[in-house]
Amino acid sequence: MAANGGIADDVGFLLSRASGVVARSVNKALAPLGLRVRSYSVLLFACEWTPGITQRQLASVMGLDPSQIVALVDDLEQRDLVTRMPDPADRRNKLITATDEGYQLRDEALRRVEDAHASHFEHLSPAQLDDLRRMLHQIVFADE
Amino acid sequence: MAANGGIADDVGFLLSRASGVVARSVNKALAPLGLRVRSYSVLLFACEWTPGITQRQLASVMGLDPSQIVALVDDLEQRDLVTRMPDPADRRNKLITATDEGYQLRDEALRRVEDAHASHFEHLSPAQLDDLRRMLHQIVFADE
DNA sequence: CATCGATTATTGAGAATATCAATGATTGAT
DNA sequence: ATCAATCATTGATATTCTCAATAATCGATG
Repeated sequence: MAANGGIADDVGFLLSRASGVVARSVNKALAPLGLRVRSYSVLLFACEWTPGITQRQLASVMGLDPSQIVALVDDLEQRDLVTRMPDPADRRNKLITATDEGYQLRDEALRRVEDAHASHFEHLSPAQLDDLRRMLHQIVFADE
Repeated sequence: MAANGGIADDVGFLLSRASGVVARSVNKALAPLGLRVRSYSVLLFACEWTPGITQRQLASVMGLDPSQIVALVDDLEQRDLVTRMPDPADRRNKLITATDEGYQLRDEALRRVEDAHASHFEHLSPAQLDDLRRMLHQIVFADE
């Protein structure tokens, strides 16, 4: 349990390790809904942004290549969970918006993800989780 | 900057996001050495464990499927950075051990990774990084 | 208005990673 | 001597990453 300064205590290594553990768990929790952690994230952004979020914004906030967003939105759109409409103000942009079914599926997905998270974060206090969030935020947006 | 409780402040999402940012940066830093973050980790474990680490142990500590370890060790072995020898005490196990060249490459890799990490972690104090390490450790080994 | 550079979504290709099932070699216990 | 378990390995399939190229659209400039 004691840190020994080796690779096993490297923050980068632990980040990758923790991320993998949680993502695997979340993927399992979402599998019955036909979602994975990525499509789940897209769905949630679509739910939260009104009147919609562009694919470019999705790529930026999720740290992915824009081409990956295409496939994720394709899937959600085919299942009528989101719509993809050209932005009237700038028709290069496609506005991704959640449908009613999208919002419904999100509710169920949120519950499942919350359960999955609980098993991993139960040993951390709310204050610790706040600190963790803040630090991760710093790492992601270190250059802003 | 303020947390709004949306997916962008989800700890799981931020973990994946931060892990991605750091891994991408480390991969770039290691590319000139012909290493990626995974092979780098294997090399370091091989350097740190004496008289060697088994592939099962590698799979367990790195959170990967054993079959992935095979490919990683294959690569390092072909470049004479590690050796793969049956454990005399139990010949099912293969002991992975770093060669002199392996140790040399590790030294250079450590420098590069340290530089890469610095740009991401510079806003965090040593105490904060300790806290972060501890919390990530809790998440990874929540069930032990 | 016509043109040009920049931006967006999209497609496609190739590498890397994840996940799972099956196999042969080896072990320890029966 | 046999049997179940463990290890490394191979192979198959799906997912993800990374990059380059393209068509549509925009804003600005002449």
